[in-house]
Amino acid sequence: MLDSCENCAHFEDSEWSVLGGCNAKGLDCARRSRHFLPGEPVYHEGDEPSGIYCVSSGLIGIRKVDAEGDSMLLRLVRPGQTFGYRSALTGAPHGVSAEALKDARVCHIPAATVRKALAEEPGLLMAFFRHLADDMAAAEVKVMETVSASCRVRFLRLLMALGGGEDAGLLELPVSRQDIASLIGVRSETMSRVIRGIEDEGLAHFSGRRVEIPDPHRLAEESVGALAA
Amino acid sequence: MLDSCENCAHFEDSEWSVLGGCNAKGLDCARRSRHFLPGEPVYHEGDEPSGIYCVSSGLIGIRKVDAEGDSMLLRLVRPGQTFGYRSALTGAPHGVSAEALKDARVCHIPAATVRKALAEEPGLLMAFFRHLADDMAAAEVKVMETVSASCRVRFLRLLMALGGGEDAGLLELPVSRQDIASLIGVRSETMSRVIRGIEDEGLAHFSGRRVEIPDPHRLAEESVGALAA
DNA sequence: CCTTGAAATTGATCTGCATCAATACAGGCC
DNA sequence: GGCCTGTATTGATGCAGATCAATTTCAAGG
Repeated sequence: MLDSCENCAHFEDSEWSVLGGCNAKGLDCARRSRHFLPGEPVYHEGDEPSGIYCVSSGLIGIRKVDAEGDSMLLRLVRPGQTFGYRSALTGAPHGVSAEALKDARVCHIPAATVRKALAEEPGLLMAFFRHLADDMAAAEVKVMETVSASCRVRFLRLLMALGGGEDAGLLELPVSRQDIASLIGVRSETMSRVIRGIEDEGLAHFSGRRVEIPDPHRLAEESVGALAA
Repeated sequence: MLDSCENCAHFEDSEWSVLGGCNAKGLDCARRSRHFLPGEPVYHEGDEPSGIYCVSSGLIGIRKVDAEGDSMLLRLVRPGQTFGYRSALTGAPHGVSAEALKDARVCHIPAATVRKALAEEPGLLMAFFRHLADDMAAAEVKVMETVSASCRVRFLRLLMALGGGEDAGLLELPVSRQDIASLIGVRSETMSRVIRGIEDEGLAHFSGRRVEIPDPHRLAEESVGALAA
């Protein structure tokens, strides 16, 4: 089986790596892989959980809609990462929705299998706890940024985060500009203006989804604060 | 022992309740109770974790400071609730700070005891996972609200949350107005104006920290949206 | 090539909240 | 009482970003 969990390119980084080989085999038998088209929902807010999801390729977006009906993109889930585990483990209905942002292949591990794995390998729950702790830390930073930083700074920081440590001054925006806007909590018009401003200053060059950053170091400095004159 | 964990008024609601009586005794021996003055820190951002904290009386605030130096109150921890468990369980340094907001008595359960309890009772980790899941859900709502709702609406919702289901139209603000402002992410001047506005409309009556709400139902309606003309 | 519809840009205007700067109003203490 | 230090209120002004409305760009299909 070429595309088994154990052979998955991201297996070592995922929570499942705490499972010994034998349990990982159980995972592999039970999982069902499925393709999603861009925009297609994986689950909705309020749905009952049915298991844990794992992205094998493409990109998933976690979204939340508020009482007034406007939605916001809370975070992105990349290949190798799990999602939906929170509800799967607590049993509570999903508090957020998940949807494909580009063509994606997603594995689904049914709740029963998850329960079995949890019972056999106590370390697994701790692995998910760590994941949740990281997500929580990110959420806290997001709250802080949203209230204190300008949308320009928030966008620059997002750029750096997307750069992902690679200081090759070239990166690709994973999603549409509307979604980028939604990710930092601004209107798309504002997004355009911010991008234009950055372009004009020569801080970065945008064409389509390609972003070229001539001087990553300067960008880093600007993103530190609104201190810039 | 009058004030043991098992006799704690909040024991049943806390994560510790999953421990059988024998393990709870271990808790009780190891814990150290300590008093904190208002404003006194329990731990700082970046500190290494040393165990789990449990509020027995008073009020604790969870705060975060960003790069620019301005801080924000993220959430409140009430008697019977635990805090600091995230770092204690993952081993990572605290990502937020905790401080007493009023005279408080806080129990500290050392890391070694926590480890022992976790090993003996697998359900304990799940209890903390649930707690974290709840905190995460609250954080997600907070992000949404911060970007989409006006500060007026955010404050009205906070009032409702503080009312805590009790529709007795009388409640007490747990903290100073500065802290309330920090909790919803606005300046204290704006807070004053918002309160004045609400007062003028007769939606609620404020005197010191006492808040009287003549018509809770009307307040609930207003807090639903900025739809109000 | 033309059509169609969605995504992105641009401009004009409006408004909520921050900011700056006084002033009022406490509670503790001599 | 009067004084003093921190908290709360009020006013005047400025600006970031939302909103409304009109194009422009672009990818996909006929």
